[in-house]
Amino acid sequence: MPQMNSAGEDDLGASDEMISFKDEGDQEEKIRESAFTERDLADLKSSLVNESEVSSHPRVPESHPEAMRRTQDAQLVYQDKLTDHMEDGVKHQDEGMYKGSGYPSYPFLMLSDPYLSNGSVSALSSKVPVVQPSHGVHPLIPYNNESFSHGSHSTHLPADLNQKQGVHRPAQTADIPTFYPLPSGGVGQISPSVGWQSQPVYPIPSCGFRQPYSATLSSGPSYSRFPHPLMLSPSMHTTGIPHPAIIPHSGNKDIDCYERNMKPHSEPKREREPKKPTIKKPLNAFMLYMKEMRAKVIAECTLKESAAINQILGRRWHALSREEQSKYYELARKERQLHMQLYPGWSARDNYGKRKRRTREKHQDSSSDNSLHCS
DNA sequence: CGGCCTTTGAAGCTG
DNA sequence: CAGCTTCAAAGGCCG
Repeated sequence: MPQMNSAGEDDLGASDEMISFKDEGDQEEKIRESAFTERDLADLKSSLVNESEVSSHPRVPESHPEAMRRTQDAQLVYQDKLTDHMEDGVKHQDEGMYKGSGYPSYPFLMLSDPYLSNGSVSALSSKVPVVQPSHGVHPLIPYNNESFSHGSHSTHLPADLNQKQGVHRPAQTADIPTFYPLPSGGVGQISPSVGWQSQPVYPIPSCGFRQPYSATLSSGPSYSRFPHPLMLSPSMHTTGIPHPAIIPHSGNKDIDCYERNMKPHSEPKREREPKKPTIKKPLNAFMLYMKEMRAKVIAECTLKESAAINQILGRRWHALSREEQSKYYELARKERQLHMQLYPGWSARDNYGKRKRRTREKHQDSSSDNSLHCS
Protein backbone atom coordinates (compact mmCIF):
# COMPACT_ATOMS: atom_id res chain seq x y z
CA MET A 1 0.00 0.00 0.00
CA PRO A 2 2.38 2.52 0.57
CA GLN A 3 3.50 2.21 -2.73
CA MET A 4 1.10 3.05 -5.07
CA ASN A 5 -0.21 6.24 -4.91
CA SER A 6 1.07 7.30 -1.85
CA ALA A 7 4.47 7.91 -2.76
CA GLY A 8 3.47 10.24 -5.26
CA GLU A 9 5.31 8.83 -8.07
CA ASP A 10 2.78 6.54 -8.63
CA ASP A 11 1.78 8.10 -11.64
CA LEU A 12 3.99 5.79 -13.25
CA GLY A 13 1.82 3.07 -12.62
CA ALA A 14 -1.20 4.74 -13.49
CA SER A 15 -1.39 3.67 -16.88
CA ASP A 16 -0.26 0.32 -16.31
CA GLU A 17 -3.18 -0.97 -15.18
CA MET A 18 -5.54 0.15 -17.45
CA ILE A 19 -5.91 -2.91 -19.03
CA SER A 20 -7.49 -4.90 -16.69
CA PHE A 21 -9.44 -7.37 -18.37
CA LYS A 22 -12.56 -9.01 -18.14
CA ASP A 23 -13.64 -9.85 -14.79
CA GLU A 24 -15.69 -12.66 -15.62
CA GLY A 25 -13.48 -14.17 -18.05
CA ASP A 26 -11.09 -14.86 -15.41
CA GLN A 27 -12.31 -18.14 -14.51
CA GLU A 28 -12.42 -19.30 -17.91
CA GLU A 29 -9.11 -18.05 -18.59
CA LYS A 30 -7.68 -19.63 -15.63
CA ILE A 31 -8.90 -22.91 -16.54
CA ARG A 32 -7.68 -22.39 -19.85
CA GLU A 33 -4.46 -21.44 -18.60
CA SER A 34 -3.92 -24.55 -16.81
CA ALA A 35 -4.75 -26.49 -19.74
CA PHE A 36 -2.74 -24.30 -21.77
CA THR A 37 0.36 -26.12 -21.74
CA GLU A 38 -1.03 -29.12 -23.18
CA ARG A 39 -3.85 -28.46 -25.28
CA ASP A 40 -3.12 -25.01 -25.90
CA LEU A 41 0.14 -25.53 -27.24
CA ALA A 42 -1.03 -27.99 -29.60
CA ASP A 43 -3.76 -25.75 -30.36
CA LEU A 44 -1.55 -22.87 -30.75
CA LYS A 45 0.68 -24.59 -32.97
CA SER A 46 -1.92 -25.59 -35.29
CA SER A 47 -4.16 -22.72 -34.91
CA LEU A 48 -1.84 -19.93 -34.81
CA VAL A 49 -2.45 -19.24 -38.28
CA ASN A 50 -6.07 -19.01 -37.97
CA GLU A 51 -6.02 -17.02 -34.99
CA SER A 52 -3.76 -14.60 -36.36
CA GLU A 53 -6.52 -13.66 -38.54
CA VAL A 54 -8.74 -13.10 -35.72
CA SER A 55 -6.37 -11.08 -33.95
CA SER A 56 -9.05 -9.33 -32.19
CA HIS A 57 -9.93 -12.15 -29.99
CA PRO A 58 -7.00 -14.16 -29.54
CA ARG A 59 -7.69 -17.67 -29.03
CA VAL A 60 -10.52 -17.29 -26.88
CA PRO A 61 -13.37 -17.84 -28.96
CA GLU A 62 -15.80 -18.44 -26.33
CA SER A 63 -14.88 -15.52 -24.46
CA HIS A 64 -14.18 -13.15 -27.06
CA PRO A 65 -17.19 -11.21 -26.43
CA GLU A 66 -15.49 -10.31 -23.40
CA ALA A 67 -12.58 -9.24 -25.21
CA MET A 68 -14.68 -6.67 -26.69
CA ARG A 69 -16.02 -5.70 -23.46
CA ARG A 70 -12.69 -5.68 -22.14
CA THR A 71 -12.23 -2.13 -22.79
CA GLN A 72 -15.26 -1.31 -20.94
CA ASP A 73 -14.43 -3.51 -18.16
CA ALA A 74 -11.09 -2.19 -18.10
CA GLN A 75 -12.29 1.09 -17.09
CA LEU A 76 -14.48 -0.27 -14.49
CA VAL A 77 -11.91 -2.47 -13.29
CA TYR A 78 -9.33 0.02 -13.29
CA GLN A 79 -10.22 1.35 -10.01
CA ASP A 80 -10.61 -2.00 -8.80
CA LYS A 81 -7.29 -2.69 -10.02
CA LEU A 82 -5.70 0.05 -8.29
CA THR A 83 -6.93 -1.24 -5.15
CA ASP A 84 -5.96 -4.58 -6.12
CA HIS A 85 -2.61 -3.52 -6.81
CA MET A 86 -2.17 -2.07 -3.62
CA GLU A 87 -3.31 -5.05 -1.96
CA ASP A 88 -2.38 -7.50 -4.43
CA GLY A 89 0.83 -6.25 -5.22
CA VAL A 90 1.98 -6.39 -1.85
CA LYS A 91 0.06 -9.24 -0.82
CA HIS A 92 0.97 -11.42 -3.60
CA GLN A 93 4.42 -10.69 -3.32
CA ASP A 94 4.37 -11.46 0.20
CA GLU A 95 2.86 -14.62 -0.48
CA GLY A 96 5.58 -15.60 -2.58
CA MET A 97 4.66 -13.98 -5.63
CA TYR A 98 3.64 -16.27 -8.08
CA LYS A 99 2.82 -19.60 -7.23
CA GLY A 100 4.95 -21.69 -9.03
CA SER A 101 5.92 -20.31 -12.12
CA GLY A 102 4.74 -17.05 -11.87
CA TYR A 103 7.00 -14.46 -11.37
CA PRO A 104 9.37 -16.05 -9.30
CA SER A 105 11.63 -14.52 -11.35
CA TYR A 106 11.39 -11.04 -10.82
CA PRO A 107 14.55 -10.16 -9.39
CA PHE A 108 13.78 -7.03 -7.89
CA LEU A 109 11.18 -8.41 -5.89
CA MET A 110 13.04 -11.17 -4.66
CA LEU A 111 16.21 -10.09 -3.75
CA SER A 112 15.96 -8.42 -0.67
CA ASP A 113 17.83 -7.83 2.28
CA PRO A 114 18.29 -11.26 3.11
CA TYR A 115 21.06 -11.27 0.85
CA LEU A 116 22.61 -8.36 2.13
CA SER A 117 22.40 -9.16 5.58
CA ASN A 118 23.01 -12.73 5.50
CA GLY A 119 24.89 -13.07 2.48
CA SER A 120 22.80 -15.96 2.14
CA VAL A 121 23.45 -15.88 -1.33
CA SER A 122 24.99 -19.05 -0.90
CA ALA A 123 21.66 -20.40 -0.82
CA LEU A 124 21.50 -19.61 -4.32
CA SER A 125 24.50 -21.25 -5.09
CA SER A 126 23.51 -24.50 -4.06
CA LYS A 127 20.16 -24.41 -5.37
CA VAL A 128 20.29 -22.40 -8.29
CA PRO A 129 20.72 -24.39 -11.21
CA VAL A 130 23.11 -22.39 -12.68
CA VAL A 131 21.85 -22.51 -15.93
CA GLN A 132 19.42 -24.68 -17.10
CA PRO A 133 18.39 -23.04 -19.91
CA SER A 134 16.18 -24.81 -21.72
CA HIS A 135 13.70 -26.99 -20.97
CA GLY A 136 10.77 -25.70 -19.57
CA VAL A 137 11.88 -25.33 -16.29
CA HIS A 138 12.83 -22.03 -15.43
CA PRO A 139 15.17 -21.11 -17.93
CA LEU A 140 15.87 -18.07 -16.22
CA ILE A 141 17.86 -19.16 -13.53
CA PRO A 142 17.49 -16.45 -11.36
CA TYR A 143 14.03 -16.56 -11.80
CA ASN A 144 13.99 -19.26 -9.48
CA ASN A 145 12.50 -17.74 -6.70
CA GLU A 146 13.13 -20.52 -4.56
CA SER A 147 16.60 -19.93 -4.59
CA PHE A 148 16.09 -16.67 -3.24
CA SER A 149 13.52 -17.37 -0.85
CA HIS A 150 15.06 -20.44 -0.01
CA GLY A 151 16.31 -19.81 3.18
CA SER A 152 14.53 -16.92 3.99
CA HIS A 153 11.75 -14.96 3.13
CA SER A 154 11.71 -13.52 -0.01
CA THR A 155 9.09 -11.47 0.96
CA HIS A 156 10.20 -8.24 1.73
CA LEU A 157 9.53 -6.56 -1.16
CA PRO A 158 10.03 -3.58 -2.79
CA ALA A 159 7.02 -2.38 -1.54
CA ASP A 160 9.01 0.03 0.21
CA LEU A 161 10.25 1.21 -2.91
CA ASN A 162 7.55 3.45 -3.34
CA GLN A 163 7.67 4.88 -0.09
CA LYS A 164 10.89 6.29 -0.51
CA GLN A 165 11.17 6.26 -3.94
CA GLY A 166 11.01 9.72 -4.70
CA VAL A 167 12.84 10.64 -1.85
CA HIS A 168 16.16 9.49 -2.30
CA ARG A 169 16.65 6.72 -0.11
CA PRO A 170 18.85 7.55 2.61
CA ALA A 171 19.95 4.37 3.78
CA GLN A 172 17.87 2.30 1.92
CA THR A 173 20.21 -0.17 1.06
CA ALA A 174 17.67 -2.59 1.35
CA ASP A 175 15.41 -1.08 -1.02
CA ILE A 176 16.02 -0.12 -4.38
CA PRO A 177 19.57 0.04 -4.31
CA THR A 178 19.54 -3.44 -3.86
CA PHE A 179 18.20 -3.85 -7.16
CA TYR A 180 19.51 -1.03 -9.07
CA PRO A 181 22.70 0.52 -8.42
CA LEU A 182 22.79 4.03 -7.59
CA PRO A 183 23.88 5.99 -10.41
CA SER A 184 26.60 7.70 -8.98
CA GLY A 185 26.87 8.69 -5.62
CA GLY A 186 25.26 6.14 -3.81
CA VAL A 187 26.99 3.19 -4.63
CA GLY A 188 27.67 2.10 -1.38
CA GLN A 189 27.00 -1.29 -0.87
CA ILE A 190 27.07 -3.84 -3.28
CA SER A 191 24.03 -5.19 -2.81
CA PRO A 192 23.91 -8.33 -4.16
CA SER A 193 22.48 -7.47 -7.12
CA VAL A 194 21.45 -10.73 -7.23
CA GLY A 195 18.74 -9.17 -8.74
CA TRP A 196 20.46 -8.63 -11.81
CA GLN A 197 21.97 -11.80 -11.89
CA SER A 198 19.07 -13.48 -11.21
CA GLN A 199 17.20 -11.48 -13.18
CA PRO A 200 16.30 -12.19 -16.34
CA VAL A 201 14.41 -9.27 -16.65
CA TYR A 202 17.19 -7.68 -18.21
CA PRO A 203 19.37 -9.95 -19.92
CA ILE A 204 22.87 -10.20 -19.46
CA PRO A 205 24.79 -10.16 -22.53
CA SER A 206 25.66 -13.46 -23.59
CA CYS A 207 29.17 -13.32 -23.30
CA GLY A 208 28.89 -11.11 -20.62
CA PHE A 209 28.34 -11.96 -17.33
CA ARG A 210 26.65 -15.13 -17.54
CA GLN A 211 29.50 -17.09 -16.71
CA PRO A 212 30.89 -15.10 -14.05
CA TYR A 213 27.61 -14.53 -12.87
CA SER A 214 26.71 -17.96 -12.34
CA ALA A 215 29.89 -18.57 -10.85
CA THR A 216 29.08 -16.06 -8.44
CA LEU A 217 25.91 -17.52 -7.58
CA SER A 218 27.26 -20.80 -7.13
CA SER A 219 30.02 -19.75 -5.13
CA GLY A 220 27.98 -18.16 -2.62
CA PRO A 221 29.98 -15.75 -0.79
CA SER A 222 31.00 -14.26 -3.77
CA TYR A 223 30.40 -10.82 -3.20
CA SER A 224 33.94 -10.35 -2.97
CA ARG A 225 34.21 -11.35 -6.44
CA PHE A 226 32.61 -8.33 -7.71
CA PRO A 227 34.81 -5.54 -8.39
CA HIS A 228 34.32 -2.52 -6.48
CA PRO A 229 31.35 -0.77 -7.63
CA LEU A 230 33.08 2.34 -8.27
CA MET A 231 35.24 0.66 -10.64
CA LEU A 232 32.54 -0.52 -12.75
CA SER A 233 31.56 1.05 -15.86
CA PRO A 234 28.48 2.96 -16.09
CA SER A 235 26.67 0.21 -17.60
CA MET A 236 27.37 -2.08 -14.87
CA HIS A 237 25.55 -2.70 -11.86
CA THR A 238 27.30 -1.97 -8.74
CA THR A 239 27.76 -5.50 -8.30
CA GLY A 240 29.49 -5.73 -11.45
CA ILE A 241 26.67 -6.81 -13.41
CA PRO A 242 25.90 -4.75 -16.31
CA HIS A 243 22.76 -2.92 -15.96
CA PRO A 244 20.26 -4.38 -18.17
CA ALA A 245 18.94 -1.19 -19.21
CA ILE A 246 22.18 -0.07 -20.48
CA ILE A 247 23.74 -1.33 -23.51
CA PRO A 248 26.67 -0.26 -25.34
CA HIS A 249 25.58 2.16 -27.67
CA SER A 250 26.80 0.45 -30.62
CA GLY A 251 23.99 -1.73 -30.04
CA ASN A 252 25.63 -4.85 -30.77
CA LYS A 253 23.75 -6.73 -28.36
CA ASP A 254 25.06 -9.99 -29.34
CA ILE A 255 28.46 -9.11 -28.87
CA ASP A 256 28.61 -6.92 -26.18
CA CYS A 257 30.56 -8.81 -23.88
CA TYR A 258 31.07 -7.85 -20.50
CA GLU A 259 34.40 -6.52 -21.17
CA ARG A 260 33.13 -4.45 -23.83
CA ASN A 261 30.78 -2.82 -21.60
CA MET A 262 33.25 -1.84 -19.18
CA LYS A 263 35.57 -0.16 -21.34
CA PRO A 264 34.37 3.23 -20.74
CA HIS A 265 35.65 3.21 -17.42
CA SER A 266 38.75 1.37 -17.40
CA GLU A 267 39.90 2.50 -20.68
CA PRO A 268 38.55 5.83 -21.14
CA LYS A 269 40.70 6.93 -23.83
CA ARG A 270 40.88 3.79 -25.66
CA GLU A 271 37.50 4.20 -26.94
CA ARG A 272 38.30 7.59 -27.82
CA GLU A 273 35.01 8.86 -26.86
CA PRO A 274 32.40 8.36 -24.42
CA LYS A 275 30.27 6.41 -26.58
CA LYS A 276 27.62 6.84 -24.15
CA PRO A 277 25.82 3.71 -23.44
CA THR A 278 22.29 3.58 -24.42
CA ILE A 279 19.88 3.39 -21.63
CA LYS A 280 16.98 1.36 -22.66
CA LYS A 281 13.43 1.76 -21.80
CA PRO A 282 12.22 -0.09 -18.82
CA LEU A 283 10.22 -3.10 -19.68
CA ASN A 284 6.51 -2.95 -19.52
CA ALA A 285 4.34 -5.56 -18.01
CA PHE A 286 3.99 -7.58 -21.09
CA MET A 287 7.66 -7.48 -21.82
CA LEU A 288 8.36 -8.75 -18.39
CA TYR A 289 5.92 -11.46 -18.91
CA MET A 290 7.49 -12.39 -22.17
CA LYS A 291 10.85 -12.54 -20.68
CA GLU A 292 9.72 -14.88 -18.12
CA MET A 293 7.65 -17.09 -20.24
CA ARG A 294 9.46 -17.16 -23.45
CA ALA A 295 11.75 -19.96 -22.55
CA LYS A 296 8.90 -21.95 -21.36
CA VAL A 297 7.04 -21.56 -24.53
CA ILE A 298 10.05 -22.38 -26.50
CA ALA A 299 10.50 -25.49 -24.55
CA GLU A 300 6.96 -26.53 -24.82
CA CYS A 301 6.63 -25.88 -28.34
CA THR A 302 9.47 -26.25 -30.53
CA LEU A 303 9.15 -22.88 -31.88
CA LYS A 304 12.02 -20.64 -31.86
CA GLU A 305 11.00 -17.74 -33.83
CA SER A 306 10.29 -14.87 -31.65
CA ALA A 307 7.54 -13.58 -33.79
CA ALA A 308 5.62 -16.76 -33.41
CA ILE A 309 6.40 -17.05 -29.79
CA ASN A 310 5.33 -13.57 -29.18
CA GLN A 311 2.02 -14.30 -30.71
CA ILE A 312 1.55 -17.14 -28.38
CA LEU A 313 2.63 -15.09 -25.50
CA GLY A 314 0.29 -12.38 -26.49
CA ARG A 315 -2.55 -14.79 -26.31
CA ARG A 316 -1.44 -16.20 -23.08
CA TRP A 317 -1.19 -12.79 -21.76
CA HIS A 318 -4.77 -12.19 -22.47
CA ALA A 319 -5.61 -15.42 -20.91
CA LEU A 320 -4.04 -14.46 -17.67
CA SER A 321 -6.26 -13.54 -14.87
CA ARG A 322 -6.40 -10.08 -13.68
CA GLU A 323 -4.42 -10.84 -10.69
CA GLU A 324 -1.74 -12.45 -12.57
CA GLN A 325 -1.47 -9.63 -14.93
CA SER A 326 -1.53 -7.17 -12.18
CA LYS A 327 1.55 -8.70 -10.80
CA TYR A 328 3.32 -7.87 -13.93
CA TYR A 329 1.92 -4.44 -14.04
CA GLU A 330 3.12 -3.93 -10.61
CA LEU A 331 6.51 -5.18 -11.46
CA ALA A 332 6.64 -3.01 -14.45
CA ARG A 333 5.70 -0.07 -12.39
CA LYS A 334 8.47 -0.74 -10.02
CA GLU A 335 10.80 -1.15 -12.83
CA ARG A 336 9.92 2.21 -14.10
CA GLN A 337 10.33 3.73 -10.76
CA LEU A 338 13.69 2.25 -10.33
CA HIS A 339 14.65 3.24 -13.73
CA MET A 340 13.61 6.69 -13.00
CA GLN A 341 15.63 6.86 -9.92
CA LEU A 342 18.57 5.44 -11.59
CA TYR A 343 18.42 7.65 -14.55
CA PRO A 344 16.65 10.69 -13.49
CA GLY A 345 17.16 12.65 -16.55
CA TRP A 346 16.53 9.91 -18.96
CA SER A 347 13.66 10.00 -21.29
CA ALA A 348 12.39 7.55 -23.77
CA ARG A 349 12.92 10.25 -26.22
CA ASP A 350 16.59 9.64 -25.92
CA ASN A 351 16.24 6.49 -27.85
CA TYR A 352 13.90 7.81 -30.37
CA GLY A 353 14.94 7.48 -33.86
CA LYS A 354 17.73 5.17 -33.14
CA ARG A 355 16.06 2.33 -34.70
CA LYS A 356 14.92 2.97 -38.05
CA ARG A 357 11.82 1.16 -38.40
CA ARG A 358 9.84 1.78 -41.36
CA THR A 359 6.32 2.46 -40.68
CA ARG A 360 4.71 -0.78 -40.65
CA GLU A 361 2.16 -0.64 -43.21
CA LYS A 362 2.22 -4.19 -43.41
CA HIS A 363 -1.04 -5.05 -41.93
CA GLN A 364 -0.43 -8.30 -40.56
CA ASP A 365 -3.27 -10.18 -41.16
CA SER A 366 -4.74 -12.75 -42.87
CA SER A 367 -3.30 -13.22 -46.07
CA SER A 368 -0.09 -14.35 -44.87
CA ASP A 369 -0.33 -17.35 -42.83
CA ASN A 370 2.21 -16.89 -40.34
CA SER A 371 3.37 -20.29 -40.54
CA LEU A 372 3.68 -20.51 -36.95
CA HIS A 373 3.16 -24.07 -36.66
CA CYS A 374 4.88 -25.30 -33.77
CA SER A 375 6.27 -28.35 -34.74
C1' DC B 1 24.94 -7.71 -41.31
C1' DG B 2 21.06 -5.22 -40.19
C1' DG B 3 16.14 -4.84 -40.51
C1' DC B 4 11.75 -7.45 -40.28
C1' DC B 5 8.44 -10.00 -37.87
C1' DT B 6 5.30 -10.27 -33.72
C1' DT B 7 3.25 -9.09 -29.23
C1' DT B 8 1.57 -5.35 -25.42
C1' DG B 9 2.38 -1.30 -22.97
C1' DA B 10 4.57 3.17 -22.09
C1' DA B 11 5.88 7.31 -23.65
C1' DG B 12 6.95 10.64 -27.17
C1' DC B 13 5.32 13.16 -31.02
C1' DT B 14 1.95 15.42 -34.04
C1' DG B 15 -1.99 17.91 -35.47
C1' DC C 1 -6.13 16.19 -26.05
C1' DA C 2 -6.74 12.36 -29.15
C1' DG C 3 -4.43 9.57 -32.20
C1' DC C 4 -0.33 7.90 -34.15
C1' DT C 5 4.53 6.36 -33.81
C1' DT C 6 8.49 4.49 -31.63
C1' DC C 7 10.78 1.53 -28.53
C1' DA C 8 11.32 -2.14 -25.33
C1' DA C 9 12.79 -8.23 -25.90
C1' DA C 10 13.95 -11.90 -28.81
C1' DG C 11 15.65 -14.91 -32.37
C1' DG C 12 14.94 -16.91 -36.89
C1' DC C 13 14.63 -15.24 -41.44
C1' DC C 14 15.77 -12.64 -45.50
C1' DG C 15 17.77 -9.30 -48.72
